[in-house]
Amino acid sequence: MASIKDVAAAAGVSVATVSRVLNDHPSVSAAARTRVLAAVRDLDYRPNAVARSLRTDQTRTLGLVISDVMNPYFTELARSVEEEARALGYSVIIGNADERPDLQDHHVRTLLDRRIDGLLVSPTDGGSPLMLDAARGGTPMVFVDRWIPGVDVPVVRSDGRAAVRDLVAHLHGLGHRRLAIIAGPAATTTGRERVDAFREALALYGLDLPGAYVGQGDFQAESGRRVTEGFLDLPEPPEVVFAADNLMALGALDAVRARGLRVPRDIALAAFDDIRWFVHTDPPVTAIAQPTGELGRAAVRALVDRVEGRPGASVTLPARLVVRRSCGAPPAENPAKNRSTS
Amino acid sequence: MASIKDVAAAAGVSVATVSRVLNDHPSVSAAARTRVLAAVRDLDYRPNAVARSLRTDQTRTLGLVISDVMNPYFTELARSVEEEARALGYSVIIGNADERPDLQDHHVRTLLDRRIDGLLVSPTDGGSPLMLDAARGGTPMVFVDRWIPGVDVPVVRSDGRAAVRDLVAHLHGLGHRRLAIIAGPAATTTGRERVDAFREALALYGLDLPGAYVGQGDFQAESGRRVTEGFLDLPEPPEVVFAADNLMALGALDAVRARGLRVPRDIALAAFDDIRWFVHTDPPVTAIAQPTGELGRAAVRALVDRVEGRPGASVTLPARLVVRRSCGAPPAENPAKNRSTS
DNA sequence: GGAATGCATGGAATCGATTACATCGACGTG
DNA sequence: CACGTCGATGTAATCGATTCCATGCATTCC
Repeated sequence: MASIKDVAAAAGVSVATVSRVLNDHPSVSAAARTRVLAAVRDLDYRPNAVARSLRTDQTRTLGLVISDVMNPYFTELARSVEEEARALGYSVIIGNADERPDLQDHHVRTLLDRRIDGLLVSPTDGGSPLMLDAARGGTPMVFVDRWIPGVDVPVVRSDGRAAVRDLVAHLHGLGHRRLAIIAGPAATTTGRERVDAFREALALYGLDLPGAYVGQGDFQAESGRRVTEGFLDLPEPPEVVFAADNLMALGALDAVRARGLRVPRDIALAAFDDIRWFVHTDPPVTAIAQPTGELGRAAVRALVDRVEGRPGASVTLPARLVVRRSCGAPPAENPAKNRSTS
Repeated sequence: MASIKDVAAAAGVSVATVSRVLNDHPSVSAAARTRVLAAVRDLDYRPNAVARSLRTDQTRTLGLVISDVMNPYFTELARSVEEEARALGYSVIIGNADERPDLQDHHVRTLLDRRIDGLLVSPTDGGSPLMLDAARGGTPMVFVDRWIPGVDVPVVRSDGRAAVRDLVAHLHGLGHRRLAIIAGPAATTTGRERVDAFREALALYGLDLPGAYVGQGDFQAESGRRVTEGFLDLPEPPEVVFAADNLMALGALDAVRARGLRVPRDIALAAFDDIRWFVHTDPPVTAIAQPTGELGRAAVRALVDRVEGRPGASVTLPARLVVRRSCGAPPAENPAKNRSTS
């Protein structure tokens, strides 16, 4: 592969001049510029990004460490992150932590070794020493979706409290009184917050959230299934199961179906995180939708701000309730809500 | 951030010795080794992968250019690719082409600039000059899922012909005679092959595939919807719609539902590519399942073989039919087939 | 006309690693 | 005892870019 030296030789100039042409530095004669450009074309020359990065100490690359790529919510997040980054002239390297702290650490370490310019993380746990060090050590960093309390890093996330209140109002209005939740891992902020929001919303209606109605999940489908089976085995099973993410809702659906029961006739179901498939499930699932694309784009903007020396602020966007049929009573008000928005 | 020089100074040795310790070269005294290791620990030193790559001319990174990350099939493929690559000591940079040749080219170019060691591609089109050049120019490369005919690059894919025959047998057995297909882009191998396989299978039963029953899609949900609407508008609509990928099946489901029709009562539906959500749709969708994880792993192995100087062979794995309820007649034989395999 | 200014250009240092080659001392052998 | 061998180590070149500094030349201004 041709290097800058070959181009210089072919154009009859020094490597310095070639470099200047490539970075369009003003001080190059038109003659030299055209000769260099011709040589570049002839040799099919492309600058070696590795060498450039070594010298300039910037890779124009962002790292994204995500909790679980197979979760459609995170897939969409990753997609929007890559799009916005590309628009700003950055590439993205994605690391899939699969909800495992050790894998998360592995990816953070590799990304740091590669000297990425900035790091976008949705932490799987309370934060490894490695990540804490990185944050303190000056690596530009932004948390997205989840965050680690007490670390001075901007957070881009959505606030589901209002939407959870709407959901509980909806459920209460349908006559449901025994409401249960499949929680996410307590080590994650979203895991804790969604339970808290749910409990607070219930309190507004004078409803209690007994310990037996809080099942510990891990944001994966299998745990949703397991917890739901536990709920169904209770002497007094809940009337509604609220899953703290879409995969656990899927597991819950499996569990209900495996018992030969029907949603919402025998038990109602709602989920945090709306995904396009929920329109097509049997029945369509009522869910709380985050503005995923917006989150991804805002996170990249905040991170790039940091990378390029600007402040880079936290962002909180509201989530909203999308009513479908999984809690009973079809949404008579506005059928358009049921359509996929693609 | 500490460099190898700092470590050398702290340990009282030369950078060469530090490098030897790090790459465990035999010729280092035990005393020097321990001093270096101590310095590494003290300084929290991590070798700069950029500098190392420049010198050694290898990045231990693979590029994966995928047609569409939002398609669960490709998401799963990407995940298995990353896993296998990690096991072999490589990182993966994913580029999402979104079925757009220009984006595909953009990613290939960036990856090449970054001097990735090898490239895994599921081409969106017949092949840009850029990719052809890269293939000829010695960049280790492997095609996965789709490929470009006439290019000397190993292909890792699955053969759906037998499964398509099984599907047509199943449909014929259920009494369906008017079968239509939503095809993928003619520029892709999978787009063409699936239509061919379908036509051939129909021929075995003396059935024809009229032009009106072949709708041109682009592997995206919206095209599935559009094509299906066209089918439903026909004076004699088909009894079955076979979508050449899962997203177009989703669009077809939308279109059918929008008319107030029911699957499979009014029209049957089948899809290429099985995804976990098909278990939960209304009704569960009969699909052809590829061994996605195996494909991803085999592709990485083939690519790494090439990168490391070994031959690297093509692999073809069989797909299989998974019968559910979207074509009529519940699968009485074996209810286990209906369960999600997680 | 001479000094000053500015532009175009090239030489060489530099980024942080790896590695060929040189050096040096210890040891074994004839 | 002299010489060859081998292991441990350091010096310096190298990868492919960017960029500081010096130089040469033309233009401008007094």
